[in-house]
Amino acid sequence: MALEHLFQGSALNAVDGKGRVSIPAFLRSVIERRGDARTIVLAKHEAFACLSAYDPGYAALKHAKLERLLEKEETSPDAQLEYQQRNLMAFAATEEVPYDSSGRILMPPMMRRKGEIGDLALFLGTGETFQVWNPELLLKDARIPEDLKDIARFRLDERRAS
Amino acid sequence: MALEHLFQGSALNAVDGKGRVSIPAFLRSVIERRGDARTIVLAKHEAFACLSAYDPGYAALKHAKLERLLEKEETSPDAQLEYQQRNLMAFAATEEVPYDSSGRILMPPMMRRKGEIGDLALFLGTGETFQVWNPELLLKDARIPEDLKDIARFRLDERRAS
DNA sequence: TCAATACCCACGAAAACCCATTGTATCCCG
DNA sequence: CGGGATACAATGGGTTTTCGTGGGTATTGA
Repeated sequence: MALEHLFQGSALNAVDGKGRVSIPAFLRSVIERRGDARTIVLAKHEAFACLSAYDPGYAALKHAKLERLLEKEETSPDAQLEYQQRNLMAFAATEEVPYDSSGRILMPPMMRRKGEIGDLALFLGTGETFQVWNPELLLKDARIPEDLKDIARFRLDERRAS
Repeated sequence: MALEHLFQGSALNAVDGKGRVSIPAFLRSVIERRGDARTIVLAKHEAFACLSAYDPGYAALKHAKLERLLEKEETSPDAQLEYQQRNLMAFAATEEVPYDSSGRILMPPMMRRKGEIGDLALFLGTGETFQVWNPELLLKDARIPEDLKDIARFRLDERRAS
């Protein structure tokens, strides 16, 4: 699975009173090159205190992969259960949200809480997927490289200036 | 078999005094994209204490899959028996119910008992199919990932708040 | 006739949609 | 090379539509 179009770059956008956020245009363009959906899938990131996001096609790909794995292992009860659990996490624990003509989504309240997103959302491209952070949480996370934190600080300053 | 449209997301809806439940709009849209039926098929889930649901087209697909499996294993009496059993479960032990113009089904009493559904129904997308749970039973099930239980709790809180 | 189901309408909250403004980067032409 | 025009991005606010839900009425079938 080598995806042609990769997510990259960073941006810091505001979450307004209604819970709306603009998805950065450079991320949207990747989504639309990968397929014709104007939709993103949101999930809690499995390791970091942030959200993971990708296009619907990527979710389908992930699903197909799981299916093939199951058909190989098959009848083992353990394998069956793990398949069920993964499927639940991959689909029930995610939300698909469309963005409108101006590129905004309505951040679902559940995801907003899972990601502890306040009134600022930091978008980070990570190749196959991208991440959405509360910038303050990123700065606090010891596992995040200092260079990346510098970028977050820069984006914050940039915003304060205007 | 790679289905194009997958069920995903979660929602907690009320079962009213008449036994009616709204199928969440985001699940209905998948059903209607997969075919033109405004109908769902309900079955007892084979592993969990919940119901499994899907569109009528998927039932046909499942049948074809069983057939192919039988042809591979062929004349083994064990395989024959298992085929018969699975076929029975796939068709006799299911109920097909249409939803009305406002997206509600009348939950069949038998299924309601099989799934131990009370006055709240938790819908969970799982890709090819979706599940319908009594939220309390999900919270009690040790095999369900904790992250997913968090989602169930969130949906319950959300409802209490309003 | 009676009970269960299908059909109809009605409401409040939430979400999707539309339009308008601002700032910024880009382009084009003098 | 500079400066005005242009296009697009992000954001604010108002309006319309949809969704989940409750309740009433007709219809059907035993």
